[in-house]
Amino acid sequence: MTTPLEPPAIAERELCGLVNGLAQQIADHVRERAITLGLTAAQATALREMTGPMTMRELAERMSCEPSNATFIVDKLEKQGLIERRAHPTDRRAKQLVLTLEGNVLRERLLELLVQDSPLAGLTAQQQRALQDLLEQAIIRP
Amino acid sequence: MTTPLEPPAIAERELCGLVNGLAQQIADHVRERAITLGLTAAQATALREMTGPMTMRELAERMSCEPSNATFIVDKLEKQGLIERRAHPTDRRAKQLVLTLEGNVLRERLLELLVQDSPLAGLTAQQQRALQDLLEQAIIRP
DNA sequence: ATTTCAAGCTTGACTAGTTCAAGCTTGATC
DNA sequence: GATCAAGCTTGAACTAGTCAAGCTTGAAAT
Repeated sequence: MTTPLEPPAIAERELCGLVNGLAQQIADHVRERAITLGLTAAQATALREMTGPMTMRELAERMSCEPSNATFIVDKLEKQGLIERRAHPTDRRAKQLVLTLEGNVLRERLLELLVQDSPLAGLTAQQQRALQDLLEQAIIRP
Repeated sequence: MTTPLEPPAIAERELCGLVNGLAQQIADHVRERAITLGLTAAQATALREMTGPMTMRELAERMSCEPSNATFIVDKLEKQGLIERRAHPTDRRAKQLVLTLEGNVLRERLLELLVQDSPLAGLTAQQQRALQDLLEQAIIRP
C-alpha cells in the first residue's frame, strides 16, 4: 500500500502539514492573545479586519463567512461597546460598521500583541521577506 | 495614533495576514475534500494525524485539542467504522486507537485528495522546497 | 408609476466543535 | 495500602457556523 516511488507527492504532503502546523500555531497565538483582551478568536479576527468603516457584507467577506455569522460576531462586539452599527450614508438597507473609540484602541493593542512573539519571530527580516514572496505567489486570488 | 516610523512591524502584520490567508485556503480545501468523503474537517484532521496506533491523548495533542474533544471526534469515526478503540497493551487506563482496514483506505484517499489542487500547486518544486525550509525554521517545536 | 426582482441584514433552528468540571478506573509513588 | 496523578468519558455550557425564511429597501423593467 505504501508508494515509495512518488517522492513529490510525499514531499507535498509534508509541506501541507507544515503549512497547517504554522497556521495552527498562528491560530493558537491569535486565540491566546485575544483572550488576554477578553475577546474570542473570531471576535479578534473581526476586529483585525475592521480596517475602516464597512458594511456587514464586506466584513463577512473579509472573514470569509456568511453574513448571518457576521451578525452574530458583531452582536458580541457591539455588546462590548467596541463597534457601532450606523445607518449607511447612501444605502438604507445596509449598516455601516464603525469602531468606537474604545474599539480602535483595543484594535491597536490587539495588532501589537499579535506581532509580539509571533510564530514568525524565528525568522530574520530577509527570510520573512522571502516567505512573503512565496506566500503571495501561492495564494490564489479569486 | 498611526506610527509610520515602524516599517518592520507593519510588514510582519502583512506577513501574518498572508500566512492566515494561506491557512484559511488550506482549511477550506481540506473541508471541501473531506466532504466528498463524507467527513467533516475535524474528522479529516483526526484521520490525517492517525499515522499509526496511538492513544487518545496522543491524538488530542496532535490535533491540539482537549482529550474530551478527541473523544467526541473519535466517537464519530468509530460509528463510521473507520477507527477502533482497543485495549492498550501495557496501560489498562489507556485506549489504543487503530484505524480499521476501511479507515486506512479512506485515509490514503484523503491524503491523495488533499495534495490534488492544493493551494500550494502554484509553486514550482524548487519554490516548495524553499517554503518548506522557511516553515521548518519558523515553526517552534515545544 | 408600479411591479418585480435582487440585495442587505436579521432571526430562528440546527449542527459541529470546543472547553471545562466532575467522575471513574487504573498506575505509580510513598 | 493509601494517596495522588494519569487516561478517558460524560454532561453541561458555549462559540461558531450554516441554511432557510422573512423583512426592508434599491434597482430595473414595463
